[in-house]
Amino acid sequence: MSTIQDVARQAGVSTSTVSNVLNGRTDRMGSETLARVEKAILALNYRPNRAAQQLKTGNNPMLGLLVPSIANPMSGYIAREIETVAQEKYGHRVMLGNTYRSKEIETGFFDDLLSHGVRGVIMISSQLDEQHLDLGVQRGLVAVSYDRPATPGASPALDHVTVDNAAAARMATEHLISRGHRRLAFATAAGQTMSRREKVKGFLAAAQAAGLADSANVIEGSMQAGYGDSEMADVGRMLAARIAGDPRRPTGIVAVNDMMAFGLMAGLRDAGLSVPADVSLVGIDGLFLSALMNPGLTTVRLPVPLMACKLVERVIGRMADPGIKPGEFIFQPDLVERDSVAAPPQPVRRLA
Amino acid sequence: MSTIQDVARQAGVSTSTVSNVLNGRTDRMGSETLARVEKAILALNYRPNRAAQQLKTGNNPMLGLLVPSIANPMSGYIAREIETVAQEKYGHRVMLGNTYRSKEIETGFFDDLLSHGVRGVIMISSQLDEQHLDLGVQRGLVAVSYDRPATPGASPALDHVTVDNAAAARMATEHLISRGHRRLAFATAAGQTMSRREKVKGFLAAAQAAGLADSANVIEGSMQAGYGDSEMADVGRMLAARIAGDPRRPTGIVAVNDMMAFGLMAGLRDAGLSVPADVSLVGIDGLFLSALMNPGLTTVRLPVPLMACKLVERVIGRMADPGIKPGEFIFQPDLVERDSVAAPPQPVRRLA
DNA sequence: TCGTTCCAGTAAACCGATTTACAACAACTG
DNA sequence: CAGTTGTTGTAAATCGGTTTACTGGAACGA
Repeated sequence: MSTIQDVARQAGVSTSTVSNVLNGRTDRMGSETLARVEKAILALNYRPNRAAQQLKTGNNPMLGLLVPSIANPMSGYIAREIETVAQEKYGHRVMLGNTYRSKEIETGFFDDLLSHGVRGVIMISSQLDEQHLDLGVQRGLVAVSYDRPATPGASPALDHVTVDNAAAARMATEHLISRGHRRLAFATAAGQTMSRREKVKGFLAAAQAAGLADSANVIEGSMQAGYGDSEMADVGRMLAARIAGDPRRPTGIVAVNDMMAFGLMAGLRDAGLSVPADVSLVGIDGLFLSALMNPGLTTVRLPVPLMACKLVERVIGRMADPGIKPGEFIFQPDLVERDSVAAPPQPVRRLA
Repeated sequence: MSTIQDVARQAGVSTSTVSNVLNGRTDRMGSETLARVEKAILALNYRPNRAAQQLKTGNNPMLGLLVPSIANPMSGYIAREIETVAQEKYGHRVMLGNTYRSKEIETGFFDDLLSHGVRGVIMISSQLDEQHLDLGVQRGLVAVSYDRPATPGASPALDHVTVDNAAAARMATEHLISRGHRRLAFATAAGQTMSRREKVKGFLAAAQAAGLADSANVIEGSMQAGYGDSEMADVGRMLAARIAGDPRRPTGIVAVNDMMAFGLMAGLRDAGLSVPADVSLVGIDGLFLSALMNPGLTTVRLPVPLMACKLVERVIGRMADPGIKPGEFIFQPDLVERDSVAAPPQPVRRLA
């Protein structure tokens, strides 16, 4: 690999001049000198050594990206969008880490980011507890968090980019209600995250608004120890068994996310129940996979590409200008209707 | 962030001594000095600056990871395993890039790896054509490729880690044959990759061995321009429509991978055909999602965790010892039976 | 006693960039 | 003509580590 010295020698100038060319200070030299330097750069196929640059300037065109598990289809989707805009729009590379929701792993990742001179990090669905993040922020990291609204009153040390989770759950619930469902459930997994909490609120609010508060339940499955990708789906499957056994079971279920819905569908099927004939189901996420399920899953779609853009824009923007204060950015989802919702099996009233 | 100088000052020694401690050359000092340095390191929470280290030593505990699209569930699965072993077992971080199967993007990624001082790269399902990789290798990259066997006779400049694709297809095909299927098809997408080519061979070989060469067809769908995650599934869906319209359609189909199988299932369903009653289906990959499909997909499972270990072991091993020659590592898959395979609708002969 | 080894540790060069302070020279200005 | 200004460029310090070559002194041997 050729160095700035090689270029300088080849062009017959000093390294300072080459550096000036590299950094756009072309006004400080004659046009003929500039041309010579540019020619030399091309001839040697020169690329600045990032380590040297970073050592001197203190930063690195790279972003950290922390996900619970990149094997999760939703993480993969977001990660793809993030990597693509970071690279294409801002010329930043991304360093990826699976956290398995472990605080230790997150902290270790922060350490490594810092020691690599990376100052921006995007965190997907992190813990409810943000304290260890503050540590990173104090040491100079610029952090942006996805899928958790800011804790009211707490440290506004990070940006929060999130979908309007309450609205998402509300839309799903209202959709079921509009199709005639009266016995509703919201299926979720134990382990409160901010986003789950918001979704529960939205579900309950929609049920209440329709006068269905008494027949709307939140059903919570417990996570196994250990982290599997099908974890969420497994919980759904287990929950489905429980639901199927209940004589007064709900006719319409909102799943906390699409993976949960997939598990629910499989479990309901195992129990001999049909979706949507016996129970209707709505997911939240809008994974491309939901279109491939049998039946196709009706789901509330999150504007992932938009959110990814915002995430990247915020980290990079705030790295460039520390004056910018962290903020909260909430996006609106929309409903994608497919075939997992129908009228309930015993309509409350049948007129015609 | 504290520097080695700070540590040296705090411990009352020179930076050389601190560096010696850092690099395990503890025999060059008194045990009491060692203790002082270690105490200082802890006290200051010191972490070496990777940029400085790398500038001097020329390498970086980081790996490049190139995938066609991280949103693809198979890529995500492999990527998760790779990141985890790279980090836990070897202390290496990973820099992720989506290639969208573009040669330009791959080349750009190589440039950036080099300028970041990263010398090892793992490539998932790259192009048939390896020429541009050689360029990277010539410039000092240690590359390991997944899912493409070495081109016979071509430059053995990279390692190849792959499943025995022919065997995988053969197992799937034999499974269908053992269930009584006589009219077989292999569903794939246009755009030859090495792995697809091998799978076709395996399919054909199994059919031939069973005397079914005449009724075994390879059905190929064309990819759209542009890269979508559901691309492969879309092709499957389209192919399913074509298959459903054929009066002499196959009763047993082997899909080139699970995503294709998912698309096929959806498409067959759209056409009013039932899996497995009307047509049986076997996938290849063993995605956790295949268990969630309706019906559960019978599929040939790839030993992803094992292969990920090998990929990482090879890159890091070869970076440490350039004497090691690139090799080829082939893993064996196994069949996971679920519910997408049954006896064909009109059995050729029925005795009982 | 002098010379040789060994031990414990250090000074300083170096990796490849960036950036500040300054120099050489031409062109104006009054 | 001396002084100022502007243009074009450079020398050298610096970022934070690693590593080579070396040193001061104790211990040892003859």
